[in-house]
Amino acid sequence: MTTYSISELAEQFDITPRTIRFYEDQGLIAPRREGTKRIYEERDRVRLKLILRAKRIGFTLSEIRETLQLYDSAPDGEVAQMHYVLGVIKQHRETLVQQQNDILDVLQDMKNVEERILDRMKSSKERCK
Amino acid sequence: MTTYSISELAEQFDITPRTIRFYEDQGLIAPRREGTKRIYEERDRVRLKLILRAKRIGFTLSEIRETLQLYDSAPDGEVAQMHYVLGVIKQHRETLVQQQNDILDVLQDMKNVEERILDRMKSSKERCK
DNA sequence: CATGACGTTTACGTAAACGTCAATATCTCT
DNA sequence: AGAGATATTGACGTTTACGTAAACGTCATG
Repeated sequence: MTTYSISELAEQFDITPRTIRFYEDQGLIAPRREGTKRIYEERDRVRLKLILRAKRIGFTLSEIRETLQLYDSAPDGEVAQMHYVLGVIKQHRETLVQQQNDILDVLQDMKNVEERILDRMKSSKERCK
Repeated sequence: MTTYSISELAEQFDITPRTIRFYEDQGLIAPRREGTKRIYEERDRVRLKLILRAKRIGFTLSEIRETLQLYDSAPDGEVAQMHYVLGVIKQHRETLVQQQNDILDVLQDMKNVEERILDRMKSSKERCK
């Protein structure tokens, strides 16, 4: 049963302790305390990983908080609540699919620029023969 | 040869004129002027589309500006410059691929939550028979 | 000609996501 | 016990991406 200090965890994910404390302030993560010090367990590590992943794809911290709360409360909600959660998930999925398409478009743009550059470099080589 | 006013363009992309002017301030786009008024042509529209696409996948405005400058200067640069551009493109591609993976992971997480919810709803139905 | 509708610039305001101290506590090693 | 490393909270600073308001120009329309 491994645990981590705040700076260990920070180093693992290449962020600062300040950032982790800030996430706690925002209600994203709630580590155990030993006296005044924060002790992080494996599930906290997983949670932080989720947070950072969501951040990388552009979720705001409050969106992340809401999502985590949804996921946390999912198994014990009422039926109406479950329907709501399913709706939110569907929304999220749509924006993610949109992002995937955006990424594909940008990748294609980059490919085109690359080709133009490679062509130019080739013709520049020709001239130097 | 169609042109657009700033508010037409804004409406098309569901943003405010203020946003477009701000992008101009930041050197992302430079429409023609007719007197004091901004006139946008098709290529400006395409450029704005690129900008918004990049924004959706989390690029900052200054990153977008630099990228656009790279792409603009690509065809007429020197060989060393072209190599540099290729390097930057490669970097960008890596982060995009990373984002794609993040998205896939999140989609998988959502799928799991969904399944758990659906199971719960089914068993809740059973009990009501 | 005045009254909107639309455009302009300038300037200040703001929310989000931390960075950067400062002051204080705790542990640990010698 | 003193020094150093690491922890804490609290307060203020900073950057990004616009929003918002003021003060003004321009053009068509009743």
